[in-house]
Amino acid sequence: MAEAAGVSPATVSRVLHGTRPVHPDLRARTLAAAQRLNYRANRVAQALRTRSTGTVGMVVPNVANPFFPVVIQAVEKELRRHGAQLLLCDSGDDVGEEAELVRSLLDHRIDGILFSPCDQLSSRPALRLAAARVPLVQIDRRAVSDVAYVGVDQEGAMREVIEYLIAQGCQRFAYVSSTSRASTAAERLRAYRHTVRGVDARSAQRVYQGSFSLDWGRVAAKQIVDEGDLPDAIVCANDSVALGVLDVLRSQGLRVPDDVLLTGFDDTELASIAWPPLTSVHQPLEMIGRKGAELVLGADGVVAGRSVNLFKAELKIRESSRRR
Amino acid sequence: MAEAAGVSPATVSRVLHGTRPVHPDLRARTLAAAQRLNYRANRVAQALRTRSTGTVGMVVPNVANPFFPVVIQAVEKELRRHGAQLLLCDSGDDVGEEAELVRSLLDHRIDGILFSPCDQLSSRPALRLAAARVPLVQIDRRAVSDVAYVGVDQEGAMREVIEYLIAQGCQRFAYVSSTSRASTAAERLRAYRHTVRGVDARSAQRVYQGSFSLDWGRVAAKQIVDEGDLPDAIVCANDSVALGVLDVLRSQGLRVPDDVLLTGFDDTELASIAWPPLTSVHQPLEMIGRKGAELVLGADGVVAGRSVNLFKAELKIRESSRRR
DNA sequence: AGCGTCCCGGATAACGATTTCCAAGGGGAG
DNA sequence: CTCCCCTTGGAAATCGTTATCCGGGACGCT
Repeated sequence: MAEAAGVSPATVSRVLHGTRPVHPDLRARTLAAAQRLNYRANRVAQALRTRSTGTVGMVVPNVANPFFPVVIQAVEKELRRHGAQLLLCDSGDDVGEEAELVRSLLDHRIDGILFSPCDQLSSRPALRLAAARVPLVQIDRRAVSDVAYVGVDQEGAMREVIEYLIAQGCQRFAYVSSTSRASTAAERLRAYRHTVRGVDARSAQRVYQGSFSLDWGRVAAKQIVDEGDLPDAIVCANDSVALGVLDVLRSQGLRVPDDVLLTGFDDTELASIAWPPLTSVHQPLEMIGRKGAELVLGADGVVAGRSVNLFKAELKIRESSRRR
Repeated sequence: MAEAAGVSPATVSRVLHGTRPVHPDLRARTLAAAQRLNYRANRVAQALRTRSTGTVGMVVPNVANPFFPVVIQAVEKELRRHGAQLLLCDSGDDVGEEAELVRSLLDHRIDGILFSPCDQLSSRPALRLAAARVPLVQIDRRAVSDVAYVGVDQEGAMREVIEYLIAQGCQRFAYVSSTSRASTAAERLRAYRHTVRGVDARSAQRVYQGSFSLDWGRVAAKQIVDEGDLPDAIVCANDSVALGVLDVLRSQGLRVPDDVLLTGFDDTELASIAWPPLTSVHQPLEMIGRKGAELVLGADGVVAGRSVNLFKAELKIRESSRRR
């Protein structure tokens, strides 16, 4: 490129980045040559020299969980606005894989990491390792409190769900969740227990833990029905689980909301499509993604150090929880 | 690292890659030093020297379309098995953005591209540009025929849907789709027209094109109902659209499948959750993703040049299309 | 013993950019 | 008119690897 323009490589760099003034003639010559050759700088070489790759890594527990694609989309969009690319990794909810992924991302010299740790305890070492080397933002889930975080106030949201159900006249509850060790699951459960305890001590213990899947919802629902002691409301930690529950209730001749109220969480497309439509908790996914990207790029002005960004979730009340 | 081990950088490289035999003593020394320093090679420098970044780009039209996350997940998994990372880009169904993304990926010197072109015509220039520089595999959607492709036989699948409906006794059809210029949409429409023509010429013209969304399904359904000429079956190019249609039919007092049969496409989680469960076309998403990744890495043994991998879709028959 | 052949280390040159440093030239001030 | 500073171009170092090349020693063969 330099020789094609008949100037030194230094000049090329200066023209293309405007780092320093360059004589109009030389400037024109290099621009012409760049145009003619369709020249585009090699970002690998750039990265080696400038120690910045223009790449951000993102580690999520499960891309197929409908929660994440929307966040990923927002992240990618925001990154691109700043000229950065997204290296996406799926940890498959496995702490070992997750740690391996983080190391690999560091090897690639990403400029930052968006991390959704799958385990609020065991994910810590990997998180610390990464945070010591690059800007890191926890997104949706978290494992440590002194590193930046973006997500919604899970406890507040779950409390709102229960308080709403209580206002609907419910007194006895059951909670269907997963054994996931993600911070979000833990926080929702804690809020459930704490809020429900006020009206019925036994309900606080009535917790069914399996996985975040339709099938587990079905299994748990069967268990609840078999116990012959139907609560006033079944609270689910996730939409998929809620729809599994709904499926079994229906096939057992039980009607929602007539016989029992039902709520989900995450407000995926499933919730509004279901019949009856499912009451759920809507999180501002685009905002979470965008803010996460901003923070990790330091475009936020704030030192990403220990910034905590809690967004408010919105309770979407639908048929499945309307007493009639 | 080299000085820490007291050997030359060349030796370090040889030990770590096993490129050439190295004296046990030196070998042990470097390995010890590597361990001690927690040394990991800088992949940026490696990439500059070897002209291979260990990164593959992927361009999809819309990450939030539930079809893609599963494919992405499979791709990422397979790439990782080969030690590669995934650079994910969302074109937002915009040809201009798409072209920009491709250029950016090339700048980053990715080792290959998985491309799902959003427009079967206008995406060509970008596709050509990329294919001339790196191994490229078209995935799900395609724009040119002389570059590798992985996906399912859309025409065969849609033909199967129609033939099944005809076998159920349907004679008059309506087709709800989008104006998308993706190859998949075009192929499904072509198969619909072609197959339906055999039983009813008018049905071949009864096509409603909007977007791949719930809302468009609702609008189209209203239109169909208002025309006062309900077909025997409404065929949809997509599950979301079908569920939008279902929603309006239900609220207009029309019952599925009693008054009209209904089918979707893609067999997303929505299809099995809906009420009544929606007949849909299931595509082997994991296989598509895996095969795409294999091909682009050349791990397949085949020259990725013009390999075409068509998988067979599976018709999932559910309540929404069962005549009774 | 002499000579050719391996074998294996290290020195050295890339890879393709940015950045630092130096020098030449021009202009302003004393 | 001289001196100095400021501007601007290019030469060269650098980023951290891998690949090429060269040389010294060991070994085998005649």
